[in-house]
Amino acid sequence: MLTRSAEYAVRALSLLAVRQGAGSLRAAEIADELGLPPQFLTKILRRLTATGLVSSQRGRAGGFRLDRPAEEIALLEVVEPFQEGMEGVECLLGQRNCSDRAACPLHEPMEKIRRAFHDVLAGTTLAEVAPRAVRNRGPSSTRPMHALPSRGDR
Amino acid sequence: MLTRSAEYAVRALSLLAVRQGAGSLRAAEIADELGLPPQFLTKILRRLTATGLVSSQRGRAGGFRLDRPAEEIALLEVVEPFQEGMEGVECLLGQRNCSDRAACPLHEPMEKIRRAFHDVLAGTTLAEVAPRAVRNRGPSSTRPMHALPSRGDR
DNA sequence: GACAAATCGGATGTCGTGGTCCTAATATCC
DNA sequence: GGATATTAGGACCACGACATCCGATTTGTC
Repeated sequence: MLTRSAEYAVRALSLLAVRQGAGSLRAAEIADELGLPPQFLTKILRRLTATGLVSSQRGRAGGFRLDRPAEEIALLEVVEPFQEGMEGVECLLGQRNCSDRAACPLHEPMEKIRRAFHDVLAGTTLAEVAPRAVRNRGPSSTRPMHALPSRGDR
Repeated sequence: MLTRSAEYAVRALSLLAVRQGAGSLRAAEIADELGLPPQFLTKILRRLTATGLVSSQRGRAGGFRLDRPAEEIALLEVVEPFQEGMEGVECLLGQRNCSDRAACPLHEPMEKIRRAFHDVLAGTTLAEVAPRAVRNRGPSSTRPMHALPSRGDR
């Protein structure tokens, strides 16, 4: 339902939100903590700096931090840059003139679903999600076994 | 939301449903009528014969026809072979232990959306959709410009 | 100034979906 | 039986998502 990049973005920014007090976080740090591919995550973070959600600092003590408080960041903003084409879903039946006077039987329920999806993302802030998105590395700080590579996850 | 193959499948079987009285339809005929790429549509129809939704006949007077009345075919069946991985959407936040005692704030609304999507497809039959899915070639029979090849070279 | 650590950013590789092309198998019509 | 029309099915190409690699650039520390 979401692209993987979008999911990574939500999780990374959640970590930024939780650790906000500690200044900025390095990409490698975030990737390690969440078990994500570091190089790929770096690219995602760069795209998020381009959209203005986070700002970055280069060099020795560099890293990423949220540009706004997490309470003011909707998940939709986080997800949007990686979810191109989600909004432009045409009618299931391929109509051009579907939404006008004669909507297909699927049109209304599908539209409702799309709108529900949109509203959930628009109505949930990063602050609401962040605590849960971060504290799932197991009860203690010992590394659990759910981050093993085994990349073949269909 | 649906793969393109799934959408083509729905439209093609809708045409089969509407024209059911006329025996079987050739793939090229369906593709021409709906403005779909004929070779690709043929592949889709073959997959649908493999799942048992339609049966095919080879040779001179060959073609495809529905194996069951359209009233008994749920859209979910049509869409399923092309929608692999739709059901297995994990938690947005990457949890493994999310659905147990501690669901993330996104979990419930996302689950609801997924279920709504599923229920719409499972609760709508081909017969309900078919008439609309077919009669959308525009007011006249003039070919719109959405089928230009331009794929061209080499 | 030299070094190290970090982001920036392009090149490349892999995989699944969408799509085309060509040959084989099969059925009908003459 | 042969020409023809159709499905069957593999090989191939294009493109975007996912991911890695490597060099360039910036910045702090010695």
